[in-house]
Amino acid sequence: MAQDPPEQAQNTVSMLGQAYSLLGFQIVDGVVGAGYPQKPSHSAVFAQISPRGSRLSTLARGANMSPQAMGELVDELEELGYVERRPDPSDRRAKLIMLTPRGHDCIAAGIATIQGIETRIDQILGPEGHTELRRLLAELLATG
Amino acid sequence: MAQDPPEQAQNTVSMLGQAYSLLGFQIVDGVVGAGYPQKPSHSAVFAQISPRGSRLSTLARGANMSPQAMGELVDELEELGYVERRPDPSDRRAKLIMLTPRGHDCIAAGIATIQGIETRIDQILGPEGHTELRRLLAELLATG
DNA sequence: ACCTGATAATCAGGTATACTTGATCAAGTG
DNA sequence: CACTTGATCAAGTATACCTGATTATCAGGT
Repeated sequence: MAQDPPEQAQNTVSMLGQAYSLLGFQIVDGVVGAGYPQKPSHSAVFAQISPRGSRLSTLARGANMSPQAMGELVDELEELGYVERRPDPSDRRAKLIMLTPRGHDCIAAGIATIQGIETRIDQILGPEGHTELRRLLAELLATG
Repeated sequence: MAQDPPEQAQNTVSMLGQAYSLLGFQIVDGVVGAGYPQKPSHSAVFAQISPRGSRLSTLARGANMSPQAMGELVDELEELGYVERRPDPSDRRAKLIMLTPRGHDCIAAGIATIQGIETRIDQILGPEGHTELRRLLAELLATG
């Protein structure tokens, strides 16, 4: 039901999906290409980890998944050298997931990649077009 | 790397992704809710099946997947009563995958659902806003 | 007409991703 | 002291694919 021939060459939802998969891939590709291997699911950690460390259970709730699943993501990121588990001084049951220097570099690479893509969108649509696109998407997200 | 706090509340790619998942879900939900159970992957068949029947291998190439994988999708759709396999009169090795009446109804439900969503976008953004959104997305897809 | 090699479909089993639930155990809380 | 919480071990589920092997049929050359 994604893109049927009839009535409209492309429906809006399908265009949104294509645009997202086109650009979304470029983010992961860019970061991996910069020397920071990772999986898309890892963004659930990067997106919300606190600079001062986050508990596994907090990350899990924030990503709306089970602590076990989040634990697996953290295992992988630890293996990749992006985070480390440190004991939480305020609760001996808990551990704080903290970014390593390399983890910070990885996030920096992510931000740089995203900025590159934003710049590219600016070039394609013009700054006004890009602003307008963002305005329309924000309106859609706020209301929908 | 989806939505980091810094620099910009939301990057454009992440907004595209959110908008797509918000609306994309509504398509499948709408069709399933109308009494036509299906999986998202089934759209690979619906999107390209010919009214006069399509060969499995043709569908597989069109969806850029192995014939075996496409065969499984067709198995499921056959089980659901949306398609049937008929011998291809022009080649006794081949079979033509054809929509049943119920399959046509399912596609009609999909089109109706999509139109409903398009109408909703019209209401949220205004017809001009919606047109502008589509124009910007088309430009992005053509160039990116 | 006959053999050869390609093509169509399918059977069987495997892989990757992204989760889930259940159970266990240490440590905190009323 | 009962109950809850934080993390983790272990195993399972769902989705969406894949490769390999087999069989029937077709199309081309001899």
